[in-house]
Amino acid sequence: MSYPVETVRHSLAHVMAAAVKKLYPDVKFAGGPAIENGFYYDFDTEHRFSEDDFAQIEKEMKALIKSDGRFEKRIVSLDEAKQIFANQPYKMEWLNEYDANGQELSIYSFRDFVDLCRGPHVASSKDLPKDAFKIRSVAGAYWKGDSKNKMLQRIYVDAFLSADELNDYLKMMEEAANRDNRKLGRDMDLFHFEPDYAPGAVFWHDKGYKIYRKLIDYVRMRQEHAGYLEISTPSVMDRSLWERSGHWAKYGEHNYSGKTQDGKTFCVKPMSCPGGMLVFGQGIKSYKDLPLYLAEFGKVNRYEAAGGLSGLMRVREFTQDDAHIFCTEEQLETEVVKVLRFIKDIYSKFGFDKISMKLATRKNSEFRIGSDEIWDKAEGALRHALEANGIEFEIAEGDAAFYGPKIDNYLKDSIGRIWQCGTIQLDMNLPERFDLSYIGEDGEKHRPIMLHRAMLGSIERFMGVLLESTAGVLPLWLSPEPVVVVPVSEKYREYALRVVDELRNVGVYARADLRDEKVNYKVRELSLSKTPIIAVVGEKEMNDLSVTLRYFGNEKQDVLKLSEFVKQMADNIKMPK
RNA sequence: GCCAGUUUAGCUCAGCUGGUAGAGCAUCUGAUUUGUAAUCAGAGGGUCGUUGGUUCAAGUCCGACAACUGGCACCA
Repeated sequence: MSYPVETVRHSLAHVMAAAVKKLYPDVKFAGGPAIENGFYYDFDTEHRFSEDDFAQIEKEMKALIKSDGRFEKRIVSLDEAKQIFANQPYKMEWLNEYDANGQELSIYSFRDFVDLCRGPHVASSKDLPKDAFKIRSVAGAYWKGDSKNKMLQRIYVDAFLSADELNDYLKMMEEAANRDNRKLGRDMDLFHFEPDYAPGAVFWHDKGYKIYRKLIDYVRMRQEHAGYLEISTPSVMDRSLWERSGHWAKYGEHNYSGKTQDGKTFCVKPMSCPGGMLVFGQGIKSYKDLPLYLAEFGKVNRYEAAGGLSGLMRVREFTQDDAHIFCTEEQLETEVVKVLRFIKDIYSKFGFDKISMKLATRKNSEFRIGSDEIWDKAEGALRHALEANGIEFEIAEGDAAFYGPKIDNYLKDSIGRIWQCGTIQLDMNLPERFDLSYIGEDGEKHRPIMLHRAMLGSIERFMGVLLESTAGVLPLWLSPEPVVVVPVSEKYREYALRVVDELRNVGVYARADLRDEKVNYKVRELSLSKTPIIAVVGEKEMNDLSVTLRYFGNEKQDVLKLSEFVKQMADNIKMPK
């Protein structure tokens, strides 16, 4: 019979555990779930796993699969389970915390490996495909996901129902490497990093910076239409500001700060919010001013843990398309919905039609501020805004910020990792700390509700995701160099320059490739660097004032009158409304 | 920060069990004046991540540190 892929994956996890037990008898087992594209299992053993072990483990697994071992389920009592797993400290820890709650406790045995497990499993190992899995990697992982606990060794395995599916997947992953933002950054001459001088900080080259600016320009244009006011606040401010905001206590060690000659401590801003609060605090605000939208493209610096840095996706210096929305309690839900729709619309312009939303709810932490009652209300408001508008979302329990719940949206990179981009956060902390108020209809002072929001999130990360999703082939309006003009020989240089000039006159950034090389060579090179349009000009084009066009990814050639082409391009590079 | 791996020319990589470095592409120079994915020839270019150590001798062996890659933790 055939089983669902999750069942196969999870059964294979048991097979791997059995194989590892055979090879390293001292091993202690933690757990091994099925995941997207495969499964993993966490082990604790003196032996340090490395790639060199993979072949042997795989071989052992295949032998076990062939052996027709049965997966046998048994319902046991808690006491019985504790006897069985007496030598397995991780299973024991789990059992000691186990609250039966009316549920049955089941164990599965496969050969001499017994695991606490709800199942389900295949009946016999011969139901498992023996050539549709491959060990991917070994990595550290904390027991129970807590860095205070011991680090275990996690072996990741890619697993599918058939060898073809596995091979397709491996091939896809291999191709994904070509879309890696770091590789595209180099190949397309967009940016680079200087690990010796500024790990995790981007050096934008001309072309990369053009894209970066266009992203900002686009968001700026859109939010100005929507009534946002753009401000700019200082990059370096006294430490006392972040003490006041509460961020110093929680994130102090992740800040860049330093002492001045007169003994003061200044801090490079890790976030723009406190600055925004100070701007709101200027003058007296009326209820008629609300909702008030203060936006800032704020460059922020955070000393992120070295192990967390990753290309454009996770950097230490980045720009947020930040905004703070001040409103009344009654306006809150409407404002949340507006932002949700805004984000959805903006994302669609970049081709992201499916975005995953998560409602991040409170976690118990010493830093959390606000009573349960306030949290109930805040979480309820966000949830209602999502539900009432039919927006699909997941709950991310415990993912809230210390000052309030949030709705985050996530985009995937080329190998399927998800990254938080846009966010809407309800802040129950800052208005209080900065004693913000507005005068209500009743003539009394009231505390405004404050929402943080970022749409792209970080320009850096968003560009990383965008590059990977498009493989570097950006829509014309975002392309840093939409047209390169290639003269067939020296004789047509002047005409090539004229074409460039006419394009630039209408705001199309074009350049001529005047190098002493063959057309073949230039077409190859420009194609490799993902130039969207190559315009070749020679005798024919010069005589009838035309261009021969080659579009990226298409070998077909188009001939257009120069005037027509210029007009078309001027249209094509316009930002979407 | 933690676990594993990696670090050799601008890029991609080779250098076996130690005997002071190679290739292709790129770059530069010359020739060529080119019609849609690499024109030919020549030349230059590396204190082998940094730093200690072992050794007569270290790219190669050992240690520390840093960075990078994949995970974990973190992510205001």
